Amino acid sequence: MARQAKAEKVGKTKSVRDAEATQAVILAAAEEEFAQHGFIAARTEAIAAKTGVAKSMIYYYFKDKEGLYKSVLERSHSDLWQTIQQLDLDHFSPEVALEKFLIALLDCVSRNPKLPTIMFHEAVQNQGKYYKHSSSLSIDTTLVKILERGIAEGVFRQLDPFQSAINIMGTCLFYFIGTGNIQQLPQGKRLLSKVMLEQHAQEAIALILTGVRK
Amino acid sequence: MARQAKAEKVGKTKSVRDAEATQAVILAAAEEEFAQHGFIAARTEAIAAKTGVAKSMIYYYFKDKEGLYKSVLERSHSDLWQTIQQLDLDHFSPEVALEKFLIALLDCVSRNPKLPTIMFHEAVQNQGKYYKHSSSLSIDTTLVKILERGIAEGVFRQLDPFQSAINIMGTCLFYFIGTGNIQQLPQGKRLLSKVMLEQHAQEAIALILTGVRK
DNA sequence: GTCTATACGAGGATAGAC
DNA sequence: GTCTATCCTCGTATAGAC
Repeated sequence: MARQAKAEKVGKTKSVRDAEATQAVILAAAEEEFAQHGFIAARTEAIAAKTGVAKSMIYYYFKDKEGLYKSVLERSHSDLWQTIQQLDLDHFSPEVALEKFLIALLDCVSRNPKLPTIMFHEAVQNQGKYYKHSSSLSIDTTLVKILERGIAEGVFRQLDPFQSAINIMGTCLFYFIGTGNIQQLPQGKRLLSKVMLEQHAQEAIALILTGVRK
Repeated sequence: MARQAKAEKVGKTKSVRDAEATQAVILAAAEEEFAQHGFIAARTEAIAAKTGVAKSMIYYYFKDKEGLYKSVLERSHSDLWQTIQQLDLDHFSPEVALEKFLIALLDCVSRNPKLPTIMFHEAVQNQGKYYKHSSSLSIDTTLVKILERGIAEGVFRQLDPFQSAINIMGTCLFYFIGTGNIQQLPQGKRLLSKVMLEQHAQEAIALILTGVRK
């Protein structure tokens, strides 16, 4: 099944041997597994089972479990990281910069809801040893600067920039962590459906912007 | 070392055999291990090593790894759960109720900073299968009711109670998750030191109360 | 590049002495 | 109640055929 999709995606109907496609399939499955279980508790067997390819392919392409994990971390973070950098937030007023930052952050994690739990596991289990770039920290710094400017200019309350940066991140990201536990709401709404994700973004932004203003 | 402390705590200097003390020591060590690694990735050997007692004691008192895990979940949640229930929040105005709720929540998790990560591992890894009471869900319900009252009475904004309840929890709890990754701030401040915890509580409460008000 | 079969080590759990 | 020694399953990783 996965093999079929793999071949079709690249326009090949005959040859099942396709290095790039196989790697992509493994990475996708690994992302899911690592997001739920973290590095140690993740099982390479489970990852292989999801892909449909043999377990040994993981070792062929990524050397070992750790290599695969690092690849997943790299790939997951790069999108968020680059997006935030490209925003050029210094050129906007603190209020606008904050809103732009939040929109970008929430858009990224809405497109890849696994990212927060991956970050979470890496932070708690491994204390960041596998991911030096430690994007959560760098991103936090970006946020701290925005808050500091806003306070200096008098548009934000007298809040602690460092503490508030963490709390703001929590407001945005916690939603995606609870997902596993709540999944089924009374009305059969899924927490990760498009409407709910958009609603979450709206609510989080409103809560934060209202919360920091004077 | 741990054995010494155990004996002294109960006032016995001779007999090292003390069922209650041994159980308590194991529970404490298990709480730490499960908080960092979750159920699957936690190692019983590591727990035993921290306590100083033999690994087989875990199985003697708690049957197996799962039994120990459930005991830890039970014990960790009960404090928070009971505290929230005792608040009798219906008797207060929405604003006061919300503040009381937040103070109690933040006090509980500040006293036991491991609780949030234990909850999150259980939610993400095991999707709540080991903890039916699912306190995070019940507590969320309490919060939803407060928000609904506040909106109806016109003291809170027109926010979505369900979404906002999750986001508010995130504002309070995310701090404790990042702990593992950040631990050392520039000035050598520890995230879990008393002053920092109090500051976090203040900042979180301020952000939320300001954020929900009209 | 991909598969099957297997070696090997780590960690959960038990037996039995004290 | 506590310890040491041991069993055995499970999961990582490799070997080798196709």
